[in-house]
Amino acid sequence: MARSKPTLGSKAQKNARESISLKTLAEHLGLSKTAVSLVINRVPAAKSIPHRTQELIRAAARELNYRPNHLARSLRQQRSYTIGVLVPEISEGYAALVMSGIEDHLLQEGYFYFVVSHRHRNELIEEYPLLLQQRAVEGLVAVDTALSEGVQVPLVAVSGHRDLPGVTNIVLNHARGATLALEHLAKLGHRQMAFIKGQEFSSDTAVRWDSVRGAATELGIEIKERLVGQLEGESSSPELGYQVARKLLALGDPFTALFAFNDISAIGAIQALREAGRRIPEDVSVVGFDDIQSAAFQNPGLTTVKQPLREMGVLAAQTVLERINAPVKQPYPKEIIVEPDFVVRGSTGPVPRSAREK
Amino acid sequence: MARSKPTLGSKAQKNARESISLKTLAEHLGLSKTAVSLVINRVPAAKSIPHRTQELIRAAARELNYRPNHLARSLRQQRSYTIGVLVPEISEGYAALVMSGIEDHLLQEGYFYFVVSHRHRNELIEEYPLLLQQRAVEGLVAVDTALSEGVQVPLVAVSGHRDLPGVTNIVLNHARGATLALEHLAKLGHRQMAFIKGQEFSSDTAVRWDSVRGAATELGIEIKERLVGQLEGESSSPELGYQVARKLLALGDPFTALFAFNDISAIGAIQALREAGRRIPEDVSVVGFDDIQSAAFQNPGLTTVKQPLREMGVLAAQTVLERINAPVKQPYPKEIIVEPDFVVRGSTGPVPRSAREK
DNA sequence: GTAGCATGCTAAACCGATTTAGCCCACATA
DNA sequence: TATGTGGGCTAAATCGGTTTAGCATGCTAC
Repeated sequence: MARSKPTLGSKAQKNARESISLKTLAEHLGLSKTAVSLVINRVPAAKSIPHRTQELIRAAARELNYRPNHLARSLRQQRSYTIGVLVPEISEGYAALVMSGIEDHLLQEGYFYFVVSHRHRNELIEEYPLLLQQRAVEGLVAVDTALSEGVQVPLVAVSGHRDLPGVTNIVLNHARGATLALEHLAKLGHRQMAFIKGQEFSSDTAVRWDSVRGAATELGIEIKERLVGQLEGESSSPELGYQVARKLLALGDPFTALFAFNDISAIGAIQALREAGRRIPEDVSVVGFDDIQSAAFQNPGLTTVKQPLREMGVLAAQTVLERINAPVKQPYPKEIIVEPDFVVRGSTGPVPRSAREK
Repeated sequence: MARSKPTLGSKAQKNARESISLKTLAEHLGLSKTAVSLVINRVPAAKSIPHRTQELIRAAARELNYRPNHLARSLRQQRSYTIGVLVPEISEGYAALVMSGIEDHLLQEGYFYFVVSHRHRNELIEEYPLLLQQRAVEGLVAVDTALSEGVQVPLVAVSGHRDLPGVTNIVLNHARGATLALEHLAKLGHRQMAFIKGQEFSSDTAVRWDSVRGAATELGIEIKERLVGQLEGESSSPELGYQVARKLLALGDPFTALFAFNDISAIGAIQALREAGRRIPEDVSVVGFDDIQSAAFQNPGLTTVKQPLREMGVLAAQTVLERINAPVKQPYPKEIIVEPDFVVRGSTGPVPRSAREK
């Protein structure tokens, strides 16, 4: 009565690792593709299929190692469970941290994602979103990348600042970040501060600089034009910060603190300062921005405005999925603001005695 | 006679950004899907279609912004132009550098890729390759990840050491790396050396340690068991190296040099050494491994064995594509060896006078 | 005058799933 | 006895492309 478990032919067993199609599986079972598909996907319509049959189907699927072809399924369902992620560069601390947050949430929710890095080349920034949409991504996440045009799918921009239709921007509260940094330096007695602005192309540059000026005014700190440098060049190496710091030093105007656009440039600037004989933090206090991994590895540790980069990645992933899965075209958030933290490490200290009397 | 360029209805124009199907395009042109497809893909069979028609087709495709659905194409052609990349973690220096090399080459060749990170969790290491194959990847690249089973598609393992069917391993010449490091230290006069081995799960741990022992023997350097520590724990933070260095210091056995498993742990170890009052490099010389970005950002810069990580990524991508596109089942390389470099920075120096007489 | 061939296409199958519509049978009900 | 009604399925359409096979037509060669 109880038929023994059907043993598969040696061929089937040997090829168990190979992919088998729904059709083959259905034929093997003597059932229709429909029936098998219904059961495998546990759709409500399968309720009219008796338990016994369902079990047979599932057992055979397991045994033959059936795995539905995702392409075919996506094509039919018009759902790919795939997201596109656009970053300037992978190997850099900032994007890597955001990505790890994105990945965490997406994979957990059963989505996969394509990554493309454009290295700030405009034609790629234009082309990749199109290529990704051709590949049927259901949404896009752009990290530190100013997309020029609206796209057909939900788009979440981490550190995006443009108000475009269809875009949700995830932005740091830069005003708060600037205030935290300047307050910290002011409390330590610093008045003569130098600054490094970001590259023109970085989407945070303008906002952050406005925030710094706002905070400076608020705190009664004067910003001298001659003590303001700007990063130049595509790369994301400390070399850029090094160059800017050298220029600032060459001008000869005194300063006891330096607030850099990001950690990478702060690290480069420290190198330049040291070469010029300035000790950190005894002669010059340095504050970075981002809190990338190597900020903590520095010696002394880098005091910095911490962006919750991983969390911003998670938030971006959550938001894009919410928008994708919203029942109808609902209103979506245009902007989500996250709060910075301030991490005090060894690169900042009290203003040196020599500069104190001023 | 020369009909003016057909103006598209305002609706078509307005929706130009929306995706349009081959069928729609063909109907718009009054031609068959076949004809349009042949021309768009510039297949040889299109030679029987006159130039005039071809131009009409291409013009319409451009105008209506036709972009073939990649899913449909992949399904029919049984080619997805997609690779799966398996890494332990994205935000870590090692994997990020390799990935940037992989990406560079893949995108250049018109392939996209999925990234998944498994964080050393075994069930994910098992499951992800299957999920990726369900998504029809044509090949896999595994970075610092020991895959247990053969897969159905070409697999290239960066820093893989197991000899599995279907796998190409890309490995560093570890013997050379170890020799470079130990020779450097020996020339500086160091004899009492401490070592930090990698975690058990890291695929490089065993090979590298064997190489270190081999090189030590060759150079007549004695390795004391009590001066050998091992990283423990999943994370990739310097904290792990810090802990190991503390243990080594606690044992009290003197050493003037430390060779760490990687840069991250070297950075942590330096922190511990400094806290114990040892200056780098005056009291202890430290050598890392990998040459991740932050190695150069350290102060002093970290002397290290440089793995050509980016190049290894490019090589992995090249190899996997070559294997995919090989005309028939050809023999494929089982192993590709790359050479390390040695980068001398400030973390190493001559053995201290006090230890020299020994 | 017609076989043969090139030209310029098209119809239909196919990739591998999901999904809609509906068939057949047994049983209950009027 | 005719009429639902639910159970247990299946056939066929569909997603959007590519690819195979082949159909007219007109011209050339014999």
